[in-house]
Amino acid sequence: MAPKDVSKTVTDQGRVTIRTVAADAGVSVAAVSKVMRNAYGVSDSLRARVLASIALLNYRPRTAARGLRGRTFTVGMLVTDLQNPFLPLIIDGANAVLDPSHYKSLMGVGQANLPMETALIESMIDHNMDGLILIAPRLSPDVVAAFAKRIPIVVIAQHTPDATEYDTVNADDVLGAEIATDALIAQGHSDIAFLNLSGYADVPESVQWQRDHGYRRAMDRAGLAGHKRIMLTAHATATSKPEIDAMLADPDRPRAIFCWSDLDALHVLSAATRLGLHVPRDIAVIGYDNSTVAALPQVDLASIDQSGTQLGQTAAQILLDRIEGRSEARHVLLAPQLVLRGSARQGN
Amino acid sequence: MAPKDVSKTVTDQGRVTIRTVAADAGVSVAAVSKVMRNAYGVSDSLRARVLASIALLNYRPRTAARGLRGRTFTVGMLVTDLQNPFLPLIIDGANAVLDPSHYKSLMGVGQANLPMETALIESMIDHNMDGLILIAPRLSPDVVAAFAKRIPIVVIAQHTPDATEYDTVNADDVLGAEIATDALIAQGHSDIAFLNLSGYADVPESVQWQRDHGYRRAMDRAGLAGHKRIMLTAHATATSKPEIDAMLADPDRPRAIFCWSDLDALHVLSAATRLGLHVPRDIAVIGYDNSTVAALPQVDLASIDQSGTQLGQTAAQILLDRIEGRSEARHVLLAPQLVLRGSARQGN
DNA sequence: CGTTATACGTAGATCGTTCTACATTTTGGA
DNA sequence: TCCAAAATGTAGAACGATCTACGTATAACG
Repeated sequence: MAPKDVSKTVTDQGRVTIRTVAADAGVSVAAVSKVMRNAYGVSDSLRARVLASIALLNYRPRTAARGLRGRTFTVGMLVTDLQNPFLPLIIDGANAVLDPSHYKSLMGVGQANLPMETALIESMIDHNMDGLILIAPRLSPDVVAAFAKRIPIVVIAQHTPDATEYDTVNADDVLGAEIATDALIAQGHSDIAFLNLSGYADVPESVQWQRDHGYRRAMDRAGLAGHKRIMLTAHATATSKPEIDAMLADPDRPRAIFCWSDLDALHVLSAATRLGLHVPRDIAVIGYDNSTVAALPQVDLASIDQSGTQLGQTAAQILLDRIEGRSEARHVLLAPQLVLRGSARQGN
Repeated sequence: MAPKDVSKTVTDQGRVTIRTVAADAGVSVAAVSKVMRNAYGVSDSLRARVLASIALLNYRPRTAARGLRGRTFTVGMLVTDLQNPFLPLIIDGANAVLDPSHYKSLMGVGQANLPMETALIESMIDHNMDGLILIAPRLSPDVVAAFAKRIPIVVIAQHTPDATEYDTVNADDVLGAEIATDALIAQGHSDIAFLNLSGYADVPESVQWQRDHGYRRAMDRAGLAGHKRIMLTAHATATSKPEIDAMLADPDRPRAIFCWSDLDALHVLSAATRLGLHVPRDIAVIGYDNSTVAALPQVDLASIDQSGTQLGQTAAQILLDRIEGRSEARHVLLAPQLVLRGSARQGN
């Protein structure tokens, strides 16, 4: 009523709050809040007046305060490791969906470290985020389920098709491994090894288990059950991997290798070069993720493409749905595809 | 006083708040808050009692509520682009410092997009974060300075040694370019081109300008002023770069190229392979960032190493200092180093 | 023993929103 | 013309912490 009494509504920092706007527009604080949330009970004239003040004062609601009662319009993404060039694709995909809706995303890096993952998720909950996308978490499904009771969660790269508390989005890793192995078989190989990532290969929900399963299935089906050979390697780092050199130096080495990731495959290619082995004549190689390096002519690495972008997009979409109220779980499986290149093409 | 009246202190969600703890410990809310912040005026017995309740109830303060008055113990990192393998190093470095102190970091991806960068910074401010690390922002220095009045900021990869409102941490890009150019000169080259990133080359605070300057300086000093040749290329993507092919196909092509990034250098190497040019005999190449691909035997790319990890660590340390109260600006410059490899070593 | 610091705790305002409950107008039939 | 229903707007209580003031107990000192 009292026309524009802005005194006492400006904080010491001079920051514009909902009070400043209300005073400027000559309406109540509640009215401004309603306009912001476009809630019921706002006339066109009121809305116009409030929006004008908002624009004039350049008002933005404080997320922190907002979160205390309502939503923050922020989703958290937990990512294990940024060194892996595959993960950024997922992130960009998710952001592409989140951005047009008025959601923002903030990411935490878990460093493939369990306590840190837990701490980050808790931190995100404490920040009052509206939902979480967990990318390749180390966390066990029951821990995730426990968190999911407190905040909507979508998990990428964890195969728990029966989870009821949260959603999952995955590339079909069994299929991916089968495609890769089949491709090597089709090139005439029988001594095909699988270089898997160490750890968690015994839990069926892990990607490692799924790929292992796919590899075995393809080998068995081709009557190569006796030729199965599985090696484990640690998380890819910049340093070289002596176990790979050792494997290739062995005269009884495999003639084809299906690798956990392109990074690992690069290590194999390097070792081969060092040992004077020709790829693919002496040893054929297929990687995973179809990262950009794989496409370089010098590298020319065959690989399995699991569309990271699409994984991210789907996850974000599903998360938004869940935030909007869906409660029954959804589990999406996307089909990966082979990108055949010189490293696995016989006759190169 | 009244022993443990927990009724009415448990919220509907059953969430443990500071009130629950206070009731359980039989003390005031203020007392619990003091213990949390380890503020002055807490006896050992009180602290013990409160800590016991905190542990028992598994209490964690809500960051959102906390931020309304005090700190959130969260710093935001704005990163342009995750596809660039150099940036994760910075991030990991920063986290390595942030983690031992009880700060958490949350990142936003700006997509090399100015409005998005602005929106993210505002979002981080609205989240009441305690400080910001901006990694290679597109934002102009005066916009950054304006933001810095509202929140402590450290910028990486923007050369503004005279900025008073915020701190900067940089690798010495002039020096880096000089080292690279000198190395090519030392290998006997005179026709040395510089493949720079397009955009912002005219503003001295940009990394592009600094490297350009270093290149020119080295060429001039060696009496090769007349041989300077500068090409611009767009931001590195997965797709090929026809302008690079065109440059190499030209019979008047340069005999050595100093590239903006390893990614660009890889494109040069690819183009050379396609055109049947031998590296380094027909064309020598030096990249920038010393990414892990550069070290692969198949690639063997000489590069300038700017320790990303150290950049991140320093930035985080400086930010924490500033959050603790320092107000005079600091500007750190780290020295990059040459990693010579086959792509630039004559006689290979 | 009295006085004055100092240590310890607490009440209650505050941060900036959301959101329920309610008061007041306006609308639309009958 | 009247009255119920719908539309519009407001007051004020949350939300969950921090933090200033202040009261009381304890210690120190002469």
